[in-house]
Amino acid sequence: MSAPPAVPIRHRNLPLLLLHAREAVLSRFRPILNAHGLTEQQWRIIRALLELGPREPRQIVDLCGISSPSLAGILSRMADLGLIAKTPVDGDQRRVRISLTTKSRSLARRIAPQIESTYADIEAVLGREFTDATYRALDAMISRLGQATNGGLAE
Amino acid sequence: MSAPPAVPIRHRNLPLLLLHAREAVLSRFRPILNAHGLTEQQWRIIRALLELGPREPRQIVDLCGISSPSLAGILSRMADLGLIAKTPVDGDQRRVRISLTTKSRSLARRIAPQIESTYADIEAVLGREFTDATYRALDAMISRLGQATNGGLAE
DNA sequence: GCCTGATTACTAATATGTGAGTAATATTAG
DNA sequence: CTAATATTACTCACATATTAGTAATCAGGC
Repeated sequence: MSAPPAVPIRHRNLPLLLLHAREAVLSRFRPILNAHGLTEQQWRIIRALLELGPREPRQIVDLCGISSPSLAGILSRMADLGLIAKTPVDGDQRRVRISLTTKSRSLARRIAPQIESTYADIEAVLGREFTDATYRALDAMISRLGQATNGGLAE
Repeated sequence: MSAPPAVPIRHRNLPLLLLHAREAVLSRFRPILNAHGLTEQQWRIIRALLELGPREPRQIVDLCGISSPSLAGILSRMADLGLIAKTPVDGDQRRVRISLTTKSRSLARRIAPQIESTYADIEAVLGREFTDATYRALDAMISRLGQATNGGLAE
């Protein structure tokens, strides 16, 4: 009677690989954000609103990959810090519009150059072609895989 | 006097792209783990110990991309659930060895086929070549970027 | 207008992430 | 051998993630 069979898993751990890759990138940005007192999530939201203008929470959820329950707390803290403003949407009392403030815009003006400079560093290390190819590969991966929210069952 | 200048950030948000890609993949595995009562992190640890055998916490930190403070709680809960065992390392009273239990091994035997099957689905959607190329690109990214733990300053 | 179902943002409970710091032990310089 | 330093796992405080569930509002059929 030998020991019970091992449990071989042939495929490498893809989510873990993506986690490590993300951490390798983020470790270069984190010091910048910390120096300005922002969390990753706060900066993600500020960046999205900078690029796209005011948005509603459910849109920020999709844009920034933050779940609705997390977002509630994050937006609440950002409002306390004066980083965002909440405006009711007229015609629908459930909805809220989130917009940047003078404070967060001027903060972003100070941070942006350092972010850009870090992207330049990353491109220098990885090479322009590799970087572009990686963006394309990730885009393709996201669009082809979609979100299997319920294991493929119809609702 | 026009409005203050916008804050353009030329580069796309790479950490966000990696987050979305990871979520696209994980959304296919999450239902499996949930059905067996495991969290992502618990499964990451079980997988690592399955492949590599018993390891010490600081090694698990590196292998699984889990911070030391998080790992303390995760291992504590896994021990309560009977998923791992902690053994003192003789010769060094600070260190501990983490190993799988009969329970976690048999759990893994039931989960592994579903994980493998999901990887097959993913490869079917993305194509084998694309999948392999993506693994290579992520590996290259991780090794070339390294971990910029302190912004490049010497210690 | 009223009822039903969908939508939106939210709360609660628990697990994990992040940054700072610590006690115990081990290692090394002198 | 001793003092300074390094290492290891850990704790604490707080922010965020995950899952489930909810109150308020809105849209449509009747």
